[in-house]
Amino acid sequence: MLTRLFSETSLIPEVQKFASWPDDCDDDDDESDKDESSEKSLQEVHTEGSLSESKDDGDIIGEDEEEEEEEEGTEEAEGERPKKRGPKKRKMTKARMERSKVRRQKANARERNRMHDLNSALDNLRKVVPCYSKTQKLSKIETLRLAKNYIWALSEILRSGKRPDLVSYVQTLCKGLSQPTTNLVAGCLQLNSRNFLTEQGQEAGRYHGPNSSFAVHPYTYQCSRISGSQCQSSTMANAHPLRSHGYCATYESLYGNTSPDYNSSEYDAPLSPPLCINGNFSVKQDTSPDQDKNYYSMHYSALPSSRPSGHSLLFGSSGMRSGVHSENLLPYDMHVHHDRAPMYEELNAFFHN
DNA sequence: TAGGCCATCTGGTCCT
DNA sequence: AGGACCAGATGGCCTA
Repeated sequence: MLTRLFSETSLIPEVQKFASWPDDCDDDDDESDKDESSEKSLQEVHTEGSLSESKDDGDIIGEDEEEEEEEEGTEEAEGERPKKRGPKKRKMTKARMERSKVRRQKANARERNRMHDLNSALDNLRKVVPCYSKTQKLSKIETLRLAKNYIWALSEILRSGKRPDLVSYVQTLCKGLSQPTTNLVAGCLQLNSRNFLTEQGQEAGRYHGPNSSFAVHPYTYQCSRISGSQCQSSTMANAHPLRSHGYCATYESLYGNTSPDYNSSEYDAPLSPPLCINGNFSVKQDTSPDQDKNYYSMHYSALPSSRPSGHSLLFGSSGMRSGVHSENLLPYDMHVHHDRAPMYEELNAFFHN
């Protein structure tokens, strides 16, 4: 199917080209069955007496002789039915059915185009949300959920001016997502999903000691290689009493949200969209002197959920490690978009000033 | 095979 | 009147 093939290709120009395709461009390959189905539906509508009062019937003005003859022919067949009030029904003549069919086909083409535009927009959204992958596309609903979480997370970062810890960040992103998507996001962030999923579900209420992998201090981001097990932090400087309540409590301690239900109206409340920088976020770090220019950017990589998390969470003063092209470090087909690189620098420059 | 996801068709409603 | 938008229905494809 063309649409499916199209969605596999993630190039924006192609998307835009597709979005502006004329109505009949993609009709050729499947027009036959569509016509068949639509014609069938139309005939069903127009032959069943109870449904014959359709909009299509009422807006045809012109009549030709052929139709007049056909009307007379069909009048007898409907004579047994009880008369109804209102304007006299227009009989479905051959010409009217033809016009109705054409109108319906035009409407179908418009609807297809509309849905293609919608899907194009969704594809664009997939690209700016974390964990963009050409091969492992997020579903529509998951894309929207992830985008919502992403906006939320970035909003909170901007609002608080603090860096969240990695685990909380991932937790935020994964709120309400399905298990496969959660695994994917965790994989993208090189974080073992068990680190927070178990906290969320099975281990709520358990206190997590200083060596718990659950607590990832922001400073551990300085390491160039990170994984769920490797990045266990011995620092609990950011430990919060609410941590003892597990996953949700951690999120609350960071974001001050007391409602674990992120489908609630509170979570769905409108937020001012923050800066969107394509799966990367940079936050000013206002701690030690030698970190005065340290902002971190996260370069996500799309890993199949089954693939063990490995490496390549990169942090640097400019968002890019000097001398290292992030594209080379990104496994599979996950790449930082070139056209957004200036945006990172721009954003970092903004924080530097 | 059931369930999820998707594209498409379709009729209704609202708006211009 | 025609187009945009919407939601329900339907069937295909894919995966666990």
